[in-house]
Amino acid sequence: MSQGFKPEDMDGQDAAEPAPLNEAEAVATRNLVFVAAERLFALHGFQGVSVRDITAEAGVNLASINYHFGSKDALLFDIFNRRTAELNRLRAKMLHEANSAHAGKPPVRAILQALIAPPVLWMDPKGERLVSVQFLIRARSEGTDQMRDVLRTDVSHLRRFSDALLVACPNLAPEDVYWRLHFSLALVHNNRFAELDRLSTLSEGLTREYEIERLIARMVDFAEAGFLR
Amino acid sequence: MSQGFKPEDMDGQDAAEPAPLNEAEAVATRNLVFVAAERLFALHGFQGVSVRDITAEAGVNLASINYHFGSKDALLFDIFNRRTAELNRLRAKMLHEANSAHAGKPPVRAILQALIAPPVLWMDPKGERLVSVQFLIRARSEGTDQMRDVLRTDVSHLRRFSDALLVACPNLAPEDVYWRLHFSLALVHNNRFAELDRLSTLSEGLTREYEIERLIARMVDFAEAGFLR
DNA sequence: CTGTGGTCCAAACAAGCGTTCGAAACCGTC
DNA sequence: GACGGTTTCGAACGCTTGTTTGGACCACAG
Repeated sequence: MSQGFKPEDMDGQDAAEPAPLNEAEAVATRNLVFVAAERLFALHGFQGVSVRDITAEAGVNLASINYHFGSKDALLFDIFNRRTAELNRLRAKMLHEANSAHAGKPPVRAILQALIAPPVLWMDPKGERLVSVQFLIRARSEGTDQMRDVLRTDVSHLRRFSDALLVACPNLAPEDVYWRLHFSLALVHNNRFAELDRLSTLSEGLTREYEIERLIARMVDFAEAGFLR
Repeated sequence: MSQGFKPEDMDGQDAAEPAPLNEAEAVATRNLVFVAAERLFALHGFQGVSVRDITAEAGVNLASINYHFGSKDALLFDIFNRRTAELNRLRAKMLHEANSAHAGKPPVRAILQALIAPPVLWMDPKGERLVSVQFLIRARSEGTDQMRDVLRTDVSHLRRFSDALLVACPNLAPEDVYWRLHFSLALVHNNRFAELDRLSTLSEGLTREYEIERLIARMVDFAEAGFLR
């Protein structure tokens, strides 16, 4: 339960936290565990990483996970919730801005941009958020029952997007809109390391180095075309 | 748990083998294990299913997996290889037919049809191949290192499709073609149970009952639009 | 009948897992 | 300097995992 943090010690040299959590919490054990767990899970999958792997990577005692988070599942659910909330916040913000810019009736492209850009912006190979998006993608298929229940039943954040799309496509049957939204989300969820590797192999390196903004544009182009056809 | 196995007893009514393997092998233990493993893995994921779960479901002895397949990993790799080969064969056949029908230069739509139709045809909720496609989708993210190595490095079957698409889209930059092929494959790979459930929740049941041919048409429409835009 | 090769089975094995525990170490405060 | 609450630590617990073992069983050939 109780969470310890010592705001004073920052160690100076070590840049430390790749993942911004709560600025009140410094390099406490809790954060070391959080970051290490997110990274390892993103790389090797949920079931493929043990609490011993995590605590070893974090350089803390084996019992730390249970002390600070209660259990391994609770730790990963915590990571999942924070990252999901972050992502939903970014998406909601972009959708809100699109609404403002287009008098409450944004075009399909602006809606898709708000849906796609936030997670793909995290995919910058040099950025420290890459592990977060890979974590979330993995959680989608390998997560705990708890995670998958949330993913399956909590669609409130998506509803804003489907509602906006229904308005933007008045001549489309609602089920067409839903299916195409499903297809658009697929573009994002398919960007695992392995899939990008495969694409790189297939294209003989042509797609290896991508610029994030360009990639987002590609995806939005593709999805938009599917909606407007 | 022990169960009498008598090769002659077929019980008449029960159609028995949902997955065609090798006709020389009847309802041997090996096949019971194969079918049970594929089903359980498709439902609960690779790491979420133990050899005890599989043998219990198959009604055979615990040691059967190691006796007939060598190891749990080898069993699942065997399933993976058979299903992958099956799928690639179907896709290659459809692509070949498209080639014949269009004098060696099939249009984008025919190529995408050959890519998308085979796995989605398996997705018939009433068909017995549903577990096969769900198995393969899961293998893509949760599979063993062996499976993922194959997926990442063996792109020979995909190359036929990328080559055909490069010919069909002479005015597109090759990297555009590769990215859009990647996006098109995403549509297929995203059809996990959980994702379809989520879509169904979001659309309030509007997408729950889908007709396979209609779904394939939707996906091909979407992907084709992304290519031709 | 005796032997042989393939299959099945109950039982056990070692290793790894998540978790728990009591004591040690640390902290600011008295 | 001793105290009380918090955190860390090494060690152990109980359980599940994949795999192995040695013998029982069965069909068939000599």
